[in-house]
Amino acid sequence: MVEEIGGRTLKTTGTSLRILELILEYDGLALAELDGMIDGPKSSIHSHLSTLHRCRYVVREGDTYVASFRLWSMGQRAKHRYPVKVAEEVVDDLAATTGEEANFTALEHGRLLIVYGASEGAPLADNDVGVQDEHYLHNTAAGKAILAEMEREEVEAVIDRWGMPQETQATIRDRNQLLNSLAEISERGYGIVDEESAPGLVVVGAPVHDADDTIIGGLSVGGPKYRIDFAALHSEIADELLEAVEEFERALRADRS
Amino acid sequence: MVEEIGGRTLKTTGTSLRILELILEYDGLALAELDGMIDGPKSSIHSHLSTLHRCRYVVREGDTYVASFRLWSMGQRAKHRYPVKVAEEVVDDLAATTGEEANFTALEHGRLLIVYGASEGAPLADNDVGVQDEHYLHNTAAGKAILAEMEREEVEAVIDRWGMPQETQATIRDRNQLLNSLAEISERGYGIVDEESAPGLVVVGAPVHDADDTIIGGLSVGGPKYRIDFAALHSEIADELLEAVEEFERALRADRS
DNA sequence: TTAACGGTTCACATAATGCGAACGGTGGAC
DNA sequence: GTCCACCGTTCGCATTATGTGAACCGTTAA
Repeated sequence: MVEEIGGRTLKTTGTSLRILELILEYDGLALAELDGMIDGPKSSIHSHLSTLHRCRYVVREGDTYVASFRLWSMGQRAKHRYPVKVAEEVVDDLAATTGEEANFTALEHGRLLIVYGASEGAPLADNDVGVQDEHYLHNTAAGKAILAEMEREEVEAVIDRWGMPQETQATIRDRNQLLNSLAEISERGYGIVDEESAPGLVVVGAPVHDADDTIIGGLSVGGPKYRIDFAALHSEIADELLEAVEEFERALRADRS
Repeated sequence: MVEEIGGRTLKTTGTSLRILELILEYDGLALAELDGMIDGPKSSIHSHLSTLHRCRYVVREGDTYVASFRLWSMGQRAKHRYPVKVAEEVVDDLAATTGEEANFTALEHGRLLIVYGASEGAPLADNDVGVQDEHYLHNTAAGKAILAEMEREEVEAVIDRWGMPQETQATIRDRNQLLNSLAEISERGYGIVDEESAPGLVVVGAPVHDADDTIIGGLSVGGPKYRIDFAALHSEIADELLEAVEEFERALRADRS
């Protein structure tokens, strides 16, 4: 769901949160550094920082503001909404059987957030998971497969909101081209990217549904193009992916009961 | 550091964040439920919710707003400021050698946040870690030990900010009584609580310093009073605690080089 | 069919925020 | 040692963004 609708939006809260996100992204920022990233005079930014500090979302280290540990603590509470445990098992399995990197990503507000990733059985470092790892739908394998299952209207809403930034040379830039490709993807049940998200990377991905049959995210496997045979990508690897999705969804239905 | 100083504080951001925290605490809230928890008319709360939604801090499930998974993603980035890996090892060890529950908590804004806890070698469930698990300093073992190492002025600042809520019958309510007890704690290097935080629970705790010798949090071990011999608490268990702290700080110094 | 309930919208008054200039403290350059 | 540049902080004022409450809709239950 993109839920493009929404009543009045408070400017003050918006900029405060944007400042928090910048602090997170840069692993700490000083007032002078934020000046220029945020429009408005230093004094305004100062007020926002004071507020974030007083509400304990940031901590001061000298003159630089750093995200508080409390933020992690809060995040822990947000985590349980997704079946992280199940995701870990399924992803580990998928990475082991294919020998490539597997990921489960959560769908939220028309973006994909990495929940868990593993490469050849070993979990990816936490460094790889974070704010910057919000993927678009139009240039990811699972993303395209998700779009393919959405109503046309909703697809438009997602593209309207996020655009179609060109990450690599191969990224689809044309809206109609993307829309036209969705029918085929929908039919075969999985999407692929051929260097469309990162150079040299090919990936297969598919949507994951919860017990109520709503899409909760995407599962994907992929690796370097030189190593992966395109025929295999469309046959064995895609099969293993879809099997993993089946297993995932079976586990979700079991959890619910 | 409590850093009681702080310039102008923005009311709008403050209430937005407070709403977010309530949503987190209750695992999702509807507008009607928030009305009453937050003062102000529904329409104001609605604006805040719309803002949090647009900024992707919450997600809608029907009429209830739930914390977004993105919040977890953001939290991951805040985590690395603390030596979680080291903490896990040390806490696991301490729990194993003592046979009781051990915890490492992070000191921030005059409160202690659980970073990692283990009981008899097994990690505690994630459920036990969260917003509600922000401990006070005045009624926790590690907290009192931390206060004992602070300047008098800073201790006052902490108490001024957070007060001394009475969690159990045994909780110290008198400010002077607390202040007077700190000298003794400081001398022996560890603090204890005798049912002051939870009924039937006794705990020993001590501060943990980073390579720069500033307090980053507290380590503690404890368990049910009926099982723990008070003499042992002050001797063997305290010894093992302090040894664990040593190990912790040694690892931190090694990390820095 | 109606009433109750909850979310959403709107126009208005006001108070909270944005603003810019001035202040103060610190560190480096000359 | 002095001066300058830099950065965080403070303050008063103008204005605009927010708080407010009433009215509006859509849904559900009586």
